[in-house]
Formats: sequence, C-alpha cells, structure tokens
Amino acid sequence: MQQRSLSGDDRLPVYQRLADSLRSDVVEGRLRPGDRVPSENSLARSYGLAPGTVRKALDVLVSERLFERFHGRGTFVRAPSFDASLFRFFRFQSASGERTVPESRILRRLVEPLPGHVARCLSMESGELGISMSRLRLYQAEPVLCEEIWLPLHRFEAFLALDSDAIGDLLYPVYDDACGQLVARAEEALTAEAASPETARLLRIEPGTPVIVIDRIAKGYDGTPLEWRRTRGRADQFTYQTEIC
Amino acid sequence: MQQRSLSGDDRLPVYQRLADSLRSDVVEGRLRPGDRVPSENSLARSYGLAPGTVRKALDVLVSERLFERFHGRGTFVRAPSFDASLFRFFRFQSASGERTVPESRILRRLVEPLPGHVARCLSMESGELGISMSRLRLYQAEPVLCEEIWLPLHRFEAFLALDSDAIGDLLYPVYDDACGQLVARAEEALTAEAASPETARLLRIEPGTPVIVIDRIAKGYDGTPLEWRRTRGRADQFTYQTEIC
DNA sequence: CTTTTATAGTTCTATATAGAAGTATTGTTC
DNA sequence: GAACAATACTTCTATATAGAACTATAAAAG
Repeated sequence: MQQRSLSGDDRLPVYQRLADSLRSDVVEGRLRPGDRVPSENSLARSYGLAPGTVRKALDVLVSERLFERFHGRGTFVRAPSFDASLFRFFRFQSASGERTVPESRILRRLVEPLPGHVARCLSMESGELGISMSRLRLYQAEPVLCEEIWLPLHRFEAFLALDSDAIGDLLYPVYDDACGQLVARAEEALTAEAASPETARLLRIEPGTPVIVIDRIAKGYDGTPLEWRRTRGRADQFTYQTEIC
Repeated sequence: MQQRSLSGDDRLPVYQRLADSLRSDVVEGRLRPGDRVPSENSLARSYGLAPGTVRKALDVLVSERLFERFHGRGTFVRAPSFDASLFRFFRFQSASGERTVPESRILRRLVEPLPGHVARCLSMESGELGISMSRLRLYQAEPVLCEEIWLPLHRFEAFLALDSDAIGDLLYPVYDDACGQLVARAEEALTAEAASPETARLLRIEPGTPVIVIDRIAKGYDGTPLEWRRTRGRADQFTYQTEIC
C-alpha cells in the first residue's frame, strides 16, 4: 500500500483533487470499465485522508456516472451504457413486449474522404480519409432504421480487415476489441425532416413522410471524437419522453 | 425553536426520513418556492440530530432540485423553471442572438367537455368540463408555435373571468396568482408528424411539411395534473441536443 | 452620507470514530 | 458433497467537532 499524494491546484478542496486523480486514472487507462476501485478505507490509508473525505470524492464520481457503488461489494468503474440513447424511443412493437437489439445489416463499407460537416465533428480536416458505412437495422425482418457512419481511418484501420459477418449487431464492442477504441459517452442531436427518396426506399415508406434524424458523436474517455453517426427512422414510431422541473 | 420528531417508517435511515419530512413541508404548502429553509444548525437542534445528518438530508433534496443552496446565504426552496422544456430547442433566429419569450396571442378560450385522451391525462372522466384554449406564439411578428391547452374547469374557474389582454406571455404565473394553482414539474413527450391543413395555415407552411409535436402534462407539488398542452412548431427550426453515457 | 470595519450568521470542508448492514469466502458440521 | 456458521471485507449511517469560506447586517470612522 504505497503512500500517494495529490497533484493539481492545491487551492481546490481535497475531495475534488482526489476525484480528479481517480478520474484521470480512468481517462489514462489505469482503471478500465468493470475494474474494482480500491476500497474507501484503503484509499484513505494510501492518500492519508479521513474516510469521510474519500467518500465525498467517490460521491462526486458516482454522480458523474463514472463509478458505481454496491453496498457490501465495492466500488467499480461503470461501463457506459447507451440505453439512454435517443433511439431507444423508437418503439419497435413486439408482440411479447420485450426489448431487443434490432438486427444489423451492413450495406456498404469503404474508405472515402470525409465530407466537411463530418470532419468538423471528428476534429479532422475535410478531405482526410475515413471509413464510411451504411447500415440497415431490421426488427422482425422489417427495416426500421437506416444509418450512415463515419470513422477516422487512422484509428480504425483494423476495422477494415474484419469480415462483414464477424461484426455483430453492436459496433462499440468491436471498436474496443479490434481497434482498442473505447467509447465512453456520446452527444446526440435530434431533429425531423421529410424522407428523401433514398431514405424512403430503405425504410419502405412514402417519400416526404416525416422521419426522425438523430446525429451522434461518440467520444472516448479523453474526449476524442471516435465516431460520427446519423440514424433515421419513421417519425410515427417515435416518442421521446422526459420530465422537467 | 420547538423540538420536532420524525414520523414515517423508522426502518428507514434518519436522513431519508428528514428529507421526507422537509419534502412534505413543500408539498403541503408550509414551504413555498423562494422561501428560506431553516439553517442546517437550527434544523439539527430542532430535530436533535447531528449537523452531518441534516446536511445529508439536504443533499438529497438539492439533488432532487427541490432545494438550492447558496454558500454563506442559506438554503431555499427552488422555484421550478421550465427553461429545460423541450421547446427551448426551437431556435427562433434572432439577429442579436438573445433568447426571449415568444409573444402570445390567445385565439380561442371556451368551456367544453374534455376529449377522452385529454381527460385520461388529467385524471378526469371523458365528458367532464374543461377550459379549452388555442394559442399562437409569435417571434418577431412571425408565427412559430401553435398550442392547444386544456385546464380542469373546477380548478381554474377564476381563469375564465380574466380579461384576455390581462394574460401575459407566460401562463403559469397567472395560474398561481388567479387560481392558486402552483405548477411544480411537467412531463413532456416529443414526436413529429406531417402538418395538417389547419396547422399549416397557422404556421404559414405547406401542408404535409414535418412538424414537431410536444405534449406536456403539468403537475402540482402533490402530483395532481393541472394542465394538458400540445405544442406544434416547424421541424426545420428544431434540434434537441443531449449527452448520454 | 459614504466608506470601512467588525460581527454574526450561513454553508462548506475536513477529521475522527463507531457501529450497522450487506456480500463473499472460508471453515465446519452433517 | 451440501448445508450451515464464522469471518473478513465492503459500503452505509450517524455522531461529534473544528475551522474555513462566504454573505449580510450592524457599528464605527471619516
């Protein structure tokens, strides 16, 4: 149990500096999702702090949803879950009612120069190379969502080598396993538009019908943008619900 | 400083029971938005608790956004703000860039039996009487939103007597002042549809153009539904942004 | 009247301590 | 091997205390 000390601005409260220190343990990969965080008592000993101070630092990180605590078991680095994604509000009416991940079919995957608006979101230059994908998502054999996806080529070269049917319905585990790119969080933006002929064909609806458009930028723990994605689905299957106060 | 004791299930932690007690002070109107909550030390004395325990109870209520604290000033009952409402994501492009409340014009206000879907949301019976309103909201003389609003007649009779131009751009202060109905929070649901001829006429767009539809049920501190509202606006002026993790 | 200073009140930080409550493992008994 | 008991470890609750940091008011000084 080595004695550790806190770096950073010493005008800040101790519990904030400890939280910063533990956060950077995650950002810099010393702690990975699923890992167990040292116990409150052992942290108190190794940093020479009172247990209450350590607990307050952990409170900060728990409320950031970076850590999660289990009474009697320990504190763990939380694996990000994208259940809160906006497109969980597409209701794919299943007779039984359970929620399942829609099946994915990759229609296209090739290397192309990034268009301007995508490059900006990925902090890259327009014209730099990226991996471009089109994906169709099916629910009970019905097409429900269509997606355009862009990845920075220099981080995802290994992704090109993968066989198409080796890629499952979820991409983020593949990004991690094949390319070592961990997605930590994402920004999403929602709007609606009239279906283009292309979109209408894929979703089997009339052109001009309202569709929901969700843009997502997925980022790593250090904030680097990793993926740009645009998803479209029928508006009449979408209801986003929230509480305000 | 009278000695007070905690009611409720004594298997619950003390700080939870204190939080429950203070919360019901708000629900039952003993504390109103803007009021100052007794200081941590005085609460500790009057309930016979340690200051740390009181502070933990206040932490709960602050994280519920029911209270807000100011270092050195005190703890206060927070006035609910609907800045987080989904329709803050309609961008009404002002040249200067400041955000203002759109001007309101009440087109219609009369007493009618509630339609079924509205009655359900207001915990009333279909056919019971309500106040029905249509409102148009203008930004720089341009119509940007149209609204249908329903109120339970038995709570809002005083609202009928008001002169139309005595009602400002914001309704909730009027509900409080004229009818004693305090809105504490709201549930919102967002979807999109093709503009009906009626909506298209009001918003001066082509019928069939995509519009965003936001349904809101506003509730009091005790959870009673007070208002049902449906707002429509042009989809091309709307982008909802959020972060997920 | 204005400015400064003191003071009393507030929340915020940090320490120290004790035991309750929950979980996982290990050892014992049958 | 299965069931139970003891244990060690974890987070969680609660108390007590001291002072820092911040704010508003009152008193004093110019």
